[in-house]
Amino acid sequence: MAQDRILSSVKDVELVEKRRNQMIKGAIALFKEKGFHRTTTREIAKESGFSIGTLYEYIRTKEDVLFLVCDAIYEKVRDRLESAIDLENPSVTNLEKVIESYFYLMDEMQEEVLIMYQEVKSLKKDTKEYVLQKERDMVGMLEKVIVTSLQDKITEQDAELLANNIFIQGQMWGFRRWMLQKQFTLENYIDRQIHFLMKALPINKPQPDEAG
Amino acid sequence: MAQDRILSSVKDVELVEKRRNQMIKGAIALFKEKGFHRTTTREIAKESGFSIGTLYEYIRTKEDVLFLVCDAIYEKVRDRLESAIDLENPSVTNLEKVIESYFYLMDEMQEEVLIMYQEVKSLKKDTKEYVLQKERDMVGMLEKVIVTSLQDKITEQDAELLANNIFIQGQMWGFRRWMLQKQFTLENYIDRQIHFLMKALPINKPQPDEAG
Amino acid sequence: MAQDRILSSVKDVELVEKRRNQMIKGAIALFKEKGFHRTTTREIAKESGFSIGTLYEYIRTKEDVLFLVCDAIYEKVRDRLESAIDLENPSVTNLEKVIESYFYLMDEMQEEVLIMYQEVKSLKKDTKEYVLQKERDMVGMLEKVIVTSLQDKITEQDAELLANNIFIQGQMWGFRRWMLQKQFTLENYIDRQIHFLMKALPINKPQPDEAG
Amino acid sequence: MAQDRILSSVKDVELVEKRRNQMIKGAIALFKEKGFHRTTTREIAKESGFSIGTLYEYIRTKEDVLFLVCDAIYEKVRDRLESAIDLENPSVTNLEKVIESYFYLMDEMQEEVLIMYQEVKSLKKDTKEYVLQKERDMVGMLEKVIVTSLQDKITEQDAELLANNIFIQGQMWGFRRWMLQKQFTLENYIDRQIHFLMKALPINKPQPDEAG
DNA sequence: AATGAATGAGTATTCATTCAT
DNA sequence: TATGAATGAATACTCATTCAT
Repeated sequence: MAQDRILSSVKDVELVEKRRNQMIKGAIALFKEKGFHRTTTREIAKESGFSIGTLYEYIRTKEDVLFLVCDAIYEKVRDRLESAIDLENPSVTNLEKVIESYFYLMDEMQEEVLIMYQEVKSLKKDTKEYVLQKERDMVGMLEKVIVTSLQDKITEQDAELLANNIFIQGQMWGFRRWMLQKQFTLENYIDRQIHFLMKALPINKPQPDEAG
Repeated sequence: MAQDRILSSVKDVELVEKRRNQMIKGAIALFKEKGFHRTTTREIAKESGFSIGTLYEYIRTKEDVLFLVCDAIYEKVRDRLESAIDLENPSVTNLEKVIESYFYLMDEMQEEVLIMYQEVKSLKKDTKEYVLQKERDMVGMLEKVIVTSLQDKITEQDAELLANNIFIQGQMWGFRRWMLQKQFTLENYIDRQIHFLMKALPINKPQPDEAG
Repeated sequence: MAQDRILSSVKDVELVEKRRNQMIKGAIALFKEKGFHRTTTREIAKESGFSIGTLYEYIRTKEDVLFLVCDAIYEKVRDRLESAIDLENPSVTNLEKVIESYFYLMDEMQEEVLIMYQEVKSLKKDTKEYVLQKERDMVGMLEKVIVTSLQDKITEQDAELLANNIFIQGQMWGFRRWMLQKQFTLENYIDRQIHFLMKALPINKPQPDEAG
Repeated sequence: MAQDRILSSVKDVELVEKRRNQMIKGAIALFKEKGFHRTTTREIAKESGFSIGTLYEYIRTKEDVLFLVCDAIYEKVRDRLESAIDLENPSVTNLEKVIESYFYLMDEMQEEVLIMYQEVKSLKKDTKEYVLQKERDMVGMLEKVIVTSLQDKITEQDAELLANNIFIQGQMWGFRRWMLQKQFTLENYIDRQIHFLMKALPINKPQPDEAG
């Protein structure tokens, strides 16, 4: 469990989880607004509904809060990916569904993704490594879907590259919204990205939607 | 001129430019290491080779330094793109060259790009808008190359999407280096990204490098 | 309550009052010596017996300290005036007693009065207006004593003028001490000022002390 | 000459005087607006029409500027008093004229007087002593007019007290303007102050204006 | 477990003054 | 004489963290 990396002086594990969830919720709201550095621990405590003293019963440093937030965001992404992936029946159709599902999630989580992009570097080395590993895991999930869907007609390396492309194209919808969301609706954006991806893939089926 | 947005109490324009270049250089070195927030103005002054008082003769706030840094980075990117683009003879080959050239630059400027990704949000609204406009301009340059190279066989919207994809794929090489640079050499990365891009484009020429 | 104008992050009101009294005492000692501008917040904190961080738990800006000091001074003056005024039995004798009492206080508070004279202008408009109103109130008290003592044989305007004269003659004892206190003892000063004032007033009783 | 107390590296005495007059004019304008402490030497230089370097050719410290300003103010007051006093024919009428003349000047110089009241304490000990001596001199002038006008029917001490009273009543018109200038016109104020003063003096002539 | 008062290291910014040109 | 770039000590205010209750 990720949260075990953060020490708490409170013993009651259920309480710890409850309080930390309050904290994550409060912190995300604040980080969205002002970023990690400009948010104070007092504000986090207040937004979470308890005192600054209580906050420090459940974490040890401000950075711990950031870690909890990042971790929570990744959990959410992983859950979504997991529920979209059909391991039993891999197919290009399922791949498309997974991508679509991921893009929809990225739309919902635009702000959170922005936080991660901008603040992960504030984590200390080993915590950061933990978080990056999570990202690797998730790219790995996508990669696996690609490989299995295409029945191994693609190298691992290419699959990894495409998985990374998909991954950041999803995030890009959020962090480049000032550029994209004036020209595209979400559906439109998803449609075109999948369109181009499919053209890039070694698939034999006809592509009737050439024109867009 | 971008630098005119920042007020200086020193009147000698050449001196201002010289000192600010020292500042930009010093600041980038520090921001790479510790990020904008964790770098102090005193450190910037010292690294730039002058006193804290002198620093403030050339800028007004710490944020001004960040703006100068961002602006300098964009200028460099713009210059590179401009010199790679052959406006007279647009062709798919030139498009490939532009992309390759851009990717090489992104490799050289990995750290700077990282700074921009993480710190632009620290700029005040006004200045941020200015910086984002620069990014729009550059995506616009790429977009134009795409459209002219393909002799208008692509919609503007699609061209914009692809330009954005290329743009962030270049940046991704830097900000996801922990993931990509273990599996890819730079040449390798460029080759495969261009490969997939070309497959996605509406080009009639044969694609003999299908296998990679 | 005047102190409510100053925000504190500490909630315990008794503690706030206690700490602020420490602060006022410390600040007056320092302001006497070096004036408001030359006194640093750190010095105030130290003189008050707590850390700079604690100081800022009880105020928000350095100017708040000045306001607290001014307010405390006025409160003291008001209390003295109030206890000297005999509202039930107004008389010229009571008027003399009030003036004498006020002059004695001004002697005790020479330094504080000096502070006020020199620093009130450093207050922000809003706060300054509040402080000036207090001064108006006090002059109003004196004015009322004059009017009632003289059984309305004086215009309101004249009463106001005389009240102002008395007011600053009291303060003058302190802020012109370098000129007055070589020639006058306090008793002497009070005696002569009251003497001249009485001659100016429309009183029918004989004035046997013409010569001084 | 007072200005000789301030060292200048410029030898040309006329130039020194010219520049210092520029300085005094500029400084007064600024001190009126923001007080001595909040005015920077750079602002003084600019307002005076020369560079910061030049400013320091004519003075040695910022405090020197304050001294020059104070001195200039006193000179003006002295000139006015001198021209109003009729040493040959002292009379109560001349005394009244002198007072009136002084009050009018105080009205003109409200801001300057305020500066002096609030900033003299910022002067270093010996400069301050010099300035205070000037004030003593001027009170002495008033005192002398009183004594001679009344043909010695008043003690020196009483005369000094009354001179001081007159002196600060003049200043009061300016520094308590927020209180007085709503209720009094200048003429009205002068009239009533002189009225009360005359009642206090040992004069045998009838006082027909008893009612005001 | 919860609270919140206390702490003090840390930081951006200002400004009087100097001095080479 | 005039200039203005350079300096760095000084200072108001913040905020993560602790710890007694």
